[in-house]
Amino acid sequence: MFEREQQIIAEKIKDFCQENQLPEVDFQWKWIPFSGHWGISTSFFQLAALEARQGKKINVNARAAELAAQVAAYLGTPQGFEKVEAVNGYLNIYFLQSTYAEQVINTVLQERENFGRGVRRNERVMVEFSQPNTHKAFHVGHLRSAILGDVISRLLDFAGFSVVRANYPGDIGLHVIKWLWCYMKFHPGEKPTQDITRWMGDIYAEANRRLEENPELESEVRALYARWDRRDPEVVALWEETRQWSLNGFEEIYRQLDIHFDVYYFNSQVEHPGKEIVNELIAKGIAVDERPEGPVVVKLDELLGLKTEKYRVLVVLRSDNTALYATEDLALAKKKFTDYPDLSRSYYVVDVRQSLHFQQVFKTLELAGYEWATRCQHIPYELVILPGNVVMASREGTVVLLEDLIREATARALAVVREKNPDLSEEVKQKIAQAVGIGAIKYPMLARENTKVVTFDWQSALDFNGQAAPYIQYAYVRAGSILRKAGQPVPEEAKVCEPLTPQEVELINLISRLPAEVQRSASELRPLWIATYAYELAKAFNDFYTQCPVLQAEESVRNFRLRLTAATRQAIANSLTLLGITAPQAM
RNA sequence: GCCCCUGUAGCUCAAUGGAUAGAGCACCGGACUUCUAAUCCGUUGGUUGUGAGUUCGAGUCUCACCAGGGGCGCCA
Repeated sequence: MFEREQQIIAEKIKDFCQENQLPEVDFQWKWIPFSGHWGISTSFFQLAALEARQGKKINVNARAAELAAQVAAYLGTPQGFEKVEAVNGYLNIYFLQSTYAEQVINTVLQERENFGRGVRRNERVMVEFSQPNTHKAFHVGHLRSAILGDVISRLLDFAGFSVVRANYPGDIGLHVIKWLWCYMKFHPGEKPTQDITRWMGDIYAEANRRLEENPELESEVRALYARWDRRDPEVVALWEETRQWSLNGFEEIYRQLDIHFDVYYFNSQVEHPGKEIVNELIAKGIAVDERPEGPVVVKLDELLGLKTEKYRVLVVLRSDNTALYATEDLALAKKKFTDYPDLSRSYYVVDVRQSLHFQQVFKTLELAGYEWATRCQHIPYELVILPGNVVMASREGTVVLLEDLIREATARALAVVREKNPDLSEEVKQKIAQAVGIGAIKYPMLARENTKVVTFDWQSALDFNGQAAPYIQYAYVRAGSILRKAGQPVPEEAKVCEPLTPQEVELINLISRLPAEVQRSASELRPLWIATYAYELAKAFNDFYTQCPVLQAEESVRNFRLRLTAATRQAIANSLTLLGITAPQAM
């Protein structure tokens, strides 16, 4: 929020440097990193080091301290600031609280749910995430892509981009044929009634079990695959019907998670276009056709003249002419840019194990002359695994079903709500439990580096204490509670009661940082920073809550604190929205 | 063999190349007649895997090594 003020100071420092024939450096600005201090800060070590490198015999630390002191004297007390101080080579410039506290609160209360939103850019980006396989279970391992992709989309949107959210379900392949085989043979005519996704997953697990017990049945599966390849109407009809069951189940899950998509691309949809691209690659001399003895391959390192292995070889079509993931990804990338030619970026939120795969696909498309290929970007994330380094696999049954986790988390939240708020209606209690339970599931996936493994265990997944979503939601509820009990609307204006308490200063400081945190988090595609920020904001409010009475305070203080409380509540709400976590009205 | 990721408190994780490496959990001890205790306060806990280098300054950058995980021509 203070870019302009910062720039004015930076200009003055630049003047100082010119007047004193000092070399030019790019000053880095930070918040004063001490709790309860509110202002911006920079240091003079770089400048001093530059002087030293130019031949002056100086001690860098001492010179930095000297420069900081000189600049502090040069600046005096600039308008809008309370004081300027030089400490150990750092320059700390404190905001004038009376001016800026009210400005921050005003801005938040005026902009409301748009506080923190970046200026609209004329740029469209696509985020592909949550690529679930139909005819399989939806387990906790699938959750990370869905949650991460959703929040990255929210961040990019809030930062000012137009975002197209794309889903890419795996609706065909061996797993689907196995499922259809098992269904036709052992469950003909059955229809799922409830728990669709679990039922679908059970049949898939059953198929694998039966095939493992009786490997001779594999020939039946192969025969069915051949029928699918011929587009046998009976098989196609059954595939379409059963696929829809899965998709209906996924919709229910997405609804619970508050995740939505703008466009669906299906695996089956890009199978044939993929083969066409392969033909094109062969014609262009990029792909080598080794059929029928071998597959169609793109020898990337050879084409690029690389001496060391980097992109290796990408197989783009099997020797029996059937499509691979790579085949389809080539076509999918193209389809995205055909449908949305103005995409400035096409993101893929897919697990880290496919890093090489995506590098290969994007490089192949680049070599094929598609200029947009360089705008494709893989956003890798690490897996959610089980204790003991066990990867969740629906085939082996080593999974925690998402619906079980949601049910358990929601039930625990409900038990607490019933105890604390017995008077609320059952419907409201259920809603709160849902918000708290889902939030508790989402937060740990967001509050860590994308590239770090999440080890799922029930105990920590259901721990609602400490740095967790319920903590942030609770701060929101407390703020709302104060405002409700005030028995008056939030005052239109209130004079800042100086001096502010350290808790008030810290709170206002944090609120003012939301816009910058949004930009930082979005540009680095790191939900972690917003997740951490939301927690710090809630913590600052809880500190304020215990230290600074609002309703009991004398009128002028009360009015100011009511406005501060309202602004905090809004900032927390906006942060939670970015995290895809619902802010309940009571807890 | 080549490449990628990770290594920070007992555990799970933070930390724009910058000031005193911070949170949560767990443990121990406190605070509800008060705006909701899903909260707050306090105590304990560190050779940032090891060794060098770059830098005024390294948990952060570079190199080597160690440990764990992952990827590498017809799996998805």
